Amino acid sequence: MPELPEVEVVRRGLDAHVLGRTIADVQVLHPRAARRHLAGSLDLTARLRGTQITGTGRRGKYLWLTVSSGEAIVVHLGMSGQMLIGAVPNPTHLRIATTFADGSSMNFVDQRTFGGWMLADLVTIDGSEIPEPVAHIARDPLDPAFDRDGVVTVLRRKHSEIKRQLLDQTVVSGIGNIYADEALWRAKVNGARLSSALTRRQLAEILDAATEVMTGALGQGGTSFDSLYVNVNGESGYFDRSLEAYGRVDEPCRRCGAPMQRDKFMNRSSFYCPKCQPRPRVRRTASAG
DNA sequence: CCCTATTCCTGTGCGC
DNA sequence: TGCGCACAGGAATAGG
Repeated sequence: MPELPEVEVVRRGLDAHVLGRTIADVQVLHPRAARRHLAGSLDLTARLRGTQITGTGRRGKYLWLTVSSGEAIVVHLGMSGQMLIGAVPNPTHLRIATTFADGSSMNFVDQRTFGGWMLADLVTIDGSEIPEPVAHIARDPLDPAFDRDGVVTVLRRKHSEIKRQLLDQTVVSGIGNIYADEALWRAKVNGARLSSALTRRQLAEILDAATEVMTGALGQGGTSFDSLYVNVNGESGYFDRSLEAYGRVDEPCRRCGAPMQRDKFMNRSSFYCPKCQPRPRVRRTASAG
């Protein structure tokens, strides 16, 4: 659920609150929170104790804290992860607890346990230093080196539905179900259309719309569709008031007034205007031709 | 290689 | 009142 804007809000909060602090103790309270750290929870915590937080970074929905050992704590929030500074009001879903030498704390809370931490080396890819487990993730639209036209070229070759491609983090990162629907609504394209059947101009419009809507959401402190995604102080953003498509089934399209529709797609919901974003006319079948 | 379906997880809300 | 189930969905992985 947290997508690029929400993750960036969290990264900024961490940058403001934990830089320079030294980890006195860290405990993994649920094994799933460290499952991507293949050497195990005890290896993760042992290597972190005594290190100092030296910086923060983000690509797409991954964020990381660089530490004085030269490695990075890579954090993915998954569906419901929170990075909270200070005391945790309800420790039911507290998964990783960190105490700094000055007595302050940083806690990873995650109800659905899709998120987690790992400790990894940094590598240089295409001129950018990023953690090795994030190396396969494409640049996101807020990256200064994001190559929009290059992504358009990739999308022109994809014989797959455009929404599926927008959600593929190796094509363009940071976009999840909410902002994919918002970008497609703004560009007036149905997500079930084939990426390869769209023009370069249409694909560029979709990417530009995604960039605009995520920039707007970041300015509002992120979207909070429910109370699960919050900043480092446990507060929600306000962008949900600006959503034009996501969650608006049966409500009037804000452009043409037609009732918005919901389709099941990829095990999730897609919200769109049937008039502004008509479905592709012909349903393709595997045996056609 | 390219593409798609499955899997992991838990709290909430709704119908019966 | 309580039970069962659909739903929320990011991303790795298995499979076609």
